[in-house]
Amino acid sequence: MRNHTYFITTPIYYVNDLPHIGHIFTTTVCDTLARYHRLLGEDVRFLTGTDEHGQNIERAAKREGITPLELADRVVVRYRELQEKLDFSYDDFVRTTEERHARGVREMIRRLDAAGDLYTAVHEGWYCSPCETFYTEKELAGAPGGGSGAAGGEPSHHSPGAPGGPDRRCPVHGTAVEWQSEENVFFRLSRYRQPLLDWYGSRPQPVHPASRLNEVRSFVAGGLRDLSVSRANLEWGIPFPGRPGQTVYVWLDALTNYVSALGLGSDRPEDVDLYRRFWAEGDVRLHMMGKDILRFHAVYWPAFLMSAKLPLPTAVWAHGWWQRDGRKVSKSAGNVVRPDELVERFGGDSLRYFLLREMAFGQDASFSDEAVIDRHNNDLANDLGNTVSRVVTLSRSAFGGRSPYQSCGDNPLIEVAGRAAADYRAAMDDLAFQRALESLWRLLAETNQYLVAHAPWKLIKTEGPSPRLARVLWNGLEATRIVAIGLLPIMPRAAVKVLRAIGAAVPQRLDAMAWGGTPVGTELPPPAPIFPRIDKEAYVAEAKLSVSPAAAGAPAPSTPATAATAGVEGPGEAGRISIDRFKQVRLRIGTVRAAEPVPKSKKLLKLTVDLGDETRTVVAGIALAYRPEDLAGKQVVVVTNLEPATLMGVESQGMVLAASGDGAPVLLHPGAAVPAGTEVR
RNA sequence: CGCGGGGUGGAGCAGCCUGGUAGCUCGUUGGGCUCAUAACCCAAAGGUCGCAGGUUCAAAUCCUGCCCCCGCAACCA
Repeated sequence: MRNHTYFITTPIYYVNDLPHIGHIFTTTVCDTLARYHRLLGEDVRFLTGTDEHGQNIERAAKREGITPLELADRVVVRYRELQEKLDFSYDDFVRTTEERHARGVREMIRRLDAAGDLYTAVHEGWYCSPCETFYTEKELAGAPGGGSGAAGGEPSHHSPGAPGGPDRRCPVHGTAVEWQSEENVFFRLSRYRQPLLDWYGSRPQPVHPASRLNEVRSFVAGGLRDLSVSRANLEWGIPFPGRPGQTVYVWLDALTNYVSALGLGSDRPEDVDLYRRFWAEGDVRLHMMGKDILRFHAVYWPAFLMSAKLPLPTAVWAHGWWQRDGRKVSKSAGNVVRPDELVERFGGDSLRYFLLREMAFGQDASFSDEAVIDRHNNDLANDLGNTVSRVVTLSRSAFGGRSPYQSCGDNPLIEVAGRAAADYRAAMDDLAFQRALESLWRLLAETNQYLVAHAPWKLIKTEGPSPRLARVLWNGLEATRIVAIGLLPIMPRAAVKVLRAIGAAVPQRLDAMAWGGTPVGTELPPPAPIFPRIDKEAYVAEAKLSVSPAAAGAPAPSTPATAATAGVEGPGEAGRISIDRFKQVRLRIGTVRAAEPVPKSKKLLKLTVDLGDETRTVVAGIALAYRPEDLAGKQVVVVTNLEPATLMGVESQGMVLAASGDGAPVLLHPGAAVPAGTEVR
């Protein structure tokens, strides 16, 4: 009889981005589940990896003068480091640049093709060369002239041709876009509308949490457009089999990792077995991800699998994001974020605990170093660490450095512990980590109450190492042992330390949570603090001195959606420019005649500036720092020979100068009133 | 009509799907204990569950409308 199998994956992370709190969170969740299911005796396989293809990588590598693979190698090292720092226990790490992955992708494509779901068509759309991206009418709608074109969503062969009308401009660059067409391979996603809807309605529910299921369902119900799965102008990727000149485009490439890493398309017996065990005949196939990429996992991926006639995942889980309070920034002590620093100083266990304890799984939550430290001090140092410390110290002093010589099978803690263990398991099975930890902590609290009620420190004095004292202390040790076992999936390192401290074995199975496992009469090492308290004030004060930039961010995008930081043409030697070059910039003093917010924008103000001989409309990103009514009549410095650009639909014919560091921008004004139009030199 | 999350005692949150004494952590106040990592235990104060309607014997929970906050996306030319 074979074991129940459990296959769990993180998304593959895009190597355009260094690991941050979002990646750490997703992986921590998966790691905890993997460890938990191993403790249940299941046959677990935990997969993570990196997505390394695409133009962004190609370009970023070029900028740094290295090959794309070298760039990827560099970032992969950073992900690999986390394995050690946070005790990630994945069984496999797949990279899309590996041959085994390309082989899986080719097999996938062969299957899609065999199903008749691939066809070649002309992919048309508005193309921005700097972006190397196609835009739809809808996306260009904000720009002047952007209007009511026919196309929307995925640019496609359905479009009749270049719509007429005025110039369209790129929403990113503000430059004119060109109507271009390119031949691409398309996947007949539209065919799978009904099968997908049927799947969403199946039991057990495949998409979690339920609120997300509804979201996905309505997206699909609204109709699906065929999906472009190749690019002609993409070099860094997997060549599309049978379609010379085409390269496999992102999602078909990336999503396939879940099966390519299991050996899809390979003949080697061990690969065949692996694939069969965990996918073809697997019991659980669970994809974990941030809610930003749910659509790809709950729509495209199952559609690909249906077409390929392969089994679908049994569950797709989208978790929430870690937010930061945007207003307080590093000024107030409120939100210094340095998870790497925390891990460095206090170990990965505290962070793992925090991530799972603080977030109601599925919802968003907010992250700050201070919150982590509070959890560490209150929950880990005070409740857990201190309880271990007090029972161990009492035992040692009462029984000559050993655990009590007698166990106890009849006391009120047994029922409490039994309930805690049951609640814990129910919560873990629901992926409700917060509740699981709460139930363990309830047991801890009851243990402390029990100790106070029986005051073993008094018994030591009044009756010495009596049987009663032995039972009381043994109960304290036993309760902490049960808590520690529950913590094995969450804080693997600390849980083992606790078990060692109380002289208990590290179990292989969760069944060990049953009452009665603490050995009697074993030697207990002198207790050392497992979680030393952190001086929060000192930490925060120090953190303010050295705020590391970009230490943590918001969600964990694992898609190439966001472009790499744009490379700027480097200036000459040592960053200097000639006076002639500087003189090319024409600066003049202008008087603000009128100012108004740009509709729908957050940061932009539209200024009407009088330059003496002419009046210009200038858009400035200062709305967060200045009120329109305060600007009228003010004199500002304007760059007058800048190329016009369109921002949020308003054409800006220049730029006002402002000092802008990390904080709010500060406008530059002449020291005394001068005629409008005066040159600045 | 861009996408999404949220408004519950001072702070941060759970509960809402599957209506029925409003719960947790921190903080505050008072007391206890002294084994333990200035820890632990007990008690108290503190809530119109954003607003207004509706359904119901009963609404934080279901329905409708409204107000406010936040995140993402698009913009700091």
